[in-house]
Amino acid sequence: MDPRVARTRQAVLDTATELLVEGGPSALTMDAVVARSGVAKSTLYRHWETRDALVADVFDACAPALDLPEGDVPCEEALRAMARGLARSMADEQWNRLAPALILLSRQHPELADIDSEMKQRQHELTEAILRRGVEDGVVETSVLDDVNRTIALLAGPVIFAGLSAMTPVDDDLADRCVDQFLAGQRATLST
Amino acid sequence: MDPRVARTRQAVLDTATELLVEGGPSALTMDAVVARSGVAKSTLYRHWETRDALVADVFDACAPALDLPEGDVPCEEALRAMARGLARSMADEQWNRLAPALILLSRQHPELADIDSEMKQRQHELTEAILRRGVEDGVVETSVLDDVNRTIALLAGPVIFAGLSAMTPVDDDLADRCVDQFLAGQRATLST
DNA sequence: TCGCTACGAGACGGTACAGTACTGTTATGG
DNA sequence: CCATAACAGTACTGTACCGTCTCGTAGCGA
Repeated sequence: MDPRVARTRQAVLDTATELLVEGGPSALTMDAVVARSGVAKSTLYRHWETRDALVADVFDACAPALDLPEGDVPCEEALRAMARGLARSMADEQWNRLAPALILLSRQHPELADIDSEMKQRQHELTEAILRRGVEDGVVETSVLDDVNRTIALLAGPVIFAGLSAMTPVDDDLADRCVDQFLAGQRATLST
Repeated sequence: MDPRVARTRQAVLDTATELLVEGGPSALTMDAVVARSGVAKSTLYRHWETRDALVADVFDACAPALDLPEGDVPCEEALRAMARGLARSMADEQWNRLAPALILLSRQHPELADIDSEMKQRQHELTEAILRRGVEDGVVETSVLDDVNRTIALLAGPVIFAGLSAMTPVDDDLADRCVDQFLAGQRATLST
């Protein structure tokens, strides 16, 4: 691959991300990217056909990975790792600014809606896999698998909310409390 | 008050809200309001000095009330009422669309940041009052009052997250499960 | 009824932005 | 070394929008 292309693409993506983080979607204009990055407008349109395509690429490049060290770790440990991973994502300054924009723009923009739903899909699969082990071990009740998305809300909602609202810091402590609280709720209904 | 003024203000606010809900902040333009509402542009600028002032007024008019039937109801009942109220707010189609926009625009726009922080302040006071009763009754541990905002996240986070992500319906059932789970977590730490 | 004020209509300037077109330059890979 | 492709620079068109302005009309309250 031509190193000039790689350089240009990276410079544009970096600048575009900066603009998006600093001033929101309306601040990410082609002219602003040209002015700040030093890349010429003609070059910009050589790599991205429209502004929307660039915006989508920025989100795509910044979206957190949502991976988990896959081993046969027990359910509780896996949940804790997942919650901490989410907390780290939400604590990241870039993604913290980009997430609300993605939520908002997903309603109008199909390309961004795709990115959004892929992340949700990935989160769904991950959580389902962990919960399945939890059901086998009798740590969580079977019904958590009936509506995994609702379980995700009950489990990880506080972390995401904290990140979006900025009312309280998003750290490992909060993540741990989320998991503790979720499991306590599970134990309460399992014992009845 | 001149009924013409009331009529005009209401017509504009209704139209502006529609535009904001349908197409996001960028769709709420003065020209669009003029075209759809039938109100003349000169009249529009008689009531709102700038577009930003109108946007702020729309959010102000649509922001949910966050009130609670104040009586000496027990903590659990009050928490349940609050959670259900939040769920109803997030289930409202208008506010459901406006909330992400408010989160995003609050970062840049001081006027919207004010609206946002006032809502958070109100939520803080309400929750603190309820929790204080819970501490007295021994239903929740004392430390929940140390960082009320974190407690809000742990308590109401799932409801807000569900509303913002649209992954799962926001209903009374979810609200109840939030409260149950929160109290179960409290009981678990209280018993140790 | 009458004066005041809100209103409708729309032209207008200024600006910001998306996207195109063209020219000359520079770096890359063969 | 050289052909090629990527690049910088920039002028340009068209459009959308904000905000101002003027003028004539219509509804309100006293």
